[in-house]
Amino acid sequence: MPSRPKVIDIQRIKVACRSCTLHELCLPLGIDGEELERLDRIIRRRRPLERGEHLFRRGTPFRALYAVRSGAIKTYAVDEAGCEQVTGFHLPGELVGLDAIGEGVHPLSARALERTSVCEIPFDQLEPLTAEIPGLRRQLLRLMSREIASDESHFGVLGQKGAEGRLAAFLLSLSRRYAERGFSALEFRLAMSRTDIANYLGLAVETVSRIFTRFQSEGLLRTQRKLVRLLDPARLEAIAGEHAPASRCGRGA
Amino acid sequence: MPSRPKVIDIQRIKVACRSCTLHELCLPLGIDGEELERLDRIIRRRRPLERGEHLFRRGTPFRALYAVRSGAIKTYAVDEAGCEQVTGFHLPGELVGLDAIGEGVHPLSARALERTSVCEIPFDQLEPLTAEIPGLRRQLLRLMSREIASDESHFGVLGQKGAEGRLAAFLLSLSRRYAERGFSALEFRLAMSRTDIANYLGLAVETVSRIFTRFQSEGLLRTQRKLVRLLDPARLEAIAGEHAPASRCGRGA
DNA sequence: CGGCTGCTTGATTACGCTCAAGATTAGTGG
DNA sequence: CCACTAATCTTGAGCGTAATCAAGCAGCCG
Repeated sequence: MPSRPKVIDIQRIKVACRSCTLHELCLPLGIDGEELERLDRIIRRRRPLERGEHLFRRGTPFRALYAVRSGAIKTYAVDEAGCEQVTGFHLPGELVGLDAIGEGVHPLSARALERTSVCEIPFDQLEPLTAEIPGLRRQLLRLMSREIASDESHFGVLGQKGAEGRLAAFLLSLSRRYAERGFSALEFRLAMSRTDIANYLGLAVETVSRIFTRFQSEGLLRTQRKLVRLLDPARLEAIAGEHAPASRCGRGA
Repeated sequence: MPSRPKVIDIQRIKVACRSCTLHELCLPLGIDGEELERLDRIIRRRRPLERGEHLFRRGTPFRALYAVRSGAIKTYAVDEAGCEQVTGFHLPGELVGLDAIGEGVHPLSARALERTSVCEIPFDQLEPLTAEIPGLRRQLLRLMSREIASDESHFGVLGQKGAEGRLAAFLLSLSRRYAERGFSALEFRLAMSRTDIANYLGLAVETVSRIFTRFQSEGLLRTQRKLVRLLDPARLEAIAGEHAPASRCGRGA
């Protein structure tokens, strides 16, 4: 396909890892010089995904990891009944597809929540490169390990918190991640729908909507449509810390 | 400590990776000959943990990964209020501690559910070894990736299933894992208490107990105390597949 | 402007939690 | 070996949180 080669070239230059603002969060952390160039050379930048477009679908063969550059990706599973389960939202600097290495097939589908550009990192080239670049090897392990740790902490949210605690924890998690990326921790735009949030948190849409309203009336935050402004993060933390139901805080054997 | 050096030596010989029955599930998969010996040399076998004993505690520095050899380990977090959240159960052949690589500190505590022996794999020796042994490098990535994928599928259980579906899914997951290890898929001993199961599944103990009773009265299984025999795995699959509450099966953006 | 999708609000229902007590089993020491 | 204590598990009754059902409302697109 000979379509707009010039534009693509410009893009390539602009997004080289060395000049990428996400450098400190992404795979290249701790790598520079000639090693960074070697990594850079295997990375492919493709045209941005439009809102709703799939990055990959469940069941397709695993070829590459993807690093989000801008925009947002949601990953989700669809069970036999056609029911969707949202498993995560991925912001710039985060990797998508790590769960597919094990079986060589994507266990989840991934689609763009808004206009989103990603870096494609072919795994058959990345993997041998980690043998030669210690910093790269360690960073890949770190990122995978953090993914596991963050999944585990989400268990706590789904297992122990009531509806208010879940939404509070979710908003604070987004806040923290936006702050890490240099955006405001207190005001941000939700890339995902309430339906997606509800699904991710294991709640009904109506419940999420009601809690937004309640939080607003209690002066914890202000929302208008997708835009959220946190007014009292400290109290949100407190609410996120409460373990609402099912908590006979005893310990087993 | 000069305690029973002979016993330890015998143990060392007996559990060498090459002769370990978990070979096919554990870290050494796909490695043999001289490479396997190199891996074997860095692995340390320590005295078995007694029931209730900690393998490590939350907040302690990360030094090593652990492979369960026999017995079972539960991992859990304790929140500010002293409330426990069980995040996983680890059977023989599974690695514990993968979530600690990222920050260099264990985010969870791990304790033995019964008499348990583990292989200790010092990470500062394992990591450089992965540079030289491609099979080892790939297997470590595979195991981490599978951990992520299995955590994601647990989201589906916590988020979409009702109480019956959660317990059914849990029992089937154990069944599958026991079968992979050469044990019976239909009859096994639960190493963990009902309290731990309930906590892991985000339910109250009473609910778990009631559902065991209900399953039994419907002829799906038989339990006596810790022992479980699955009588109708097909119907359990069906129950595990139902998405009980909060499922307006719609898809978001 | 109409049709659509996404969000909000209200009324009712139900699933699973809480509280309470009894039943079994395991662990301990006389 | 058995009595005693302490867990763990089971069962029952009542309640509360969040789901379901049902409309109405507000942006957004063609």
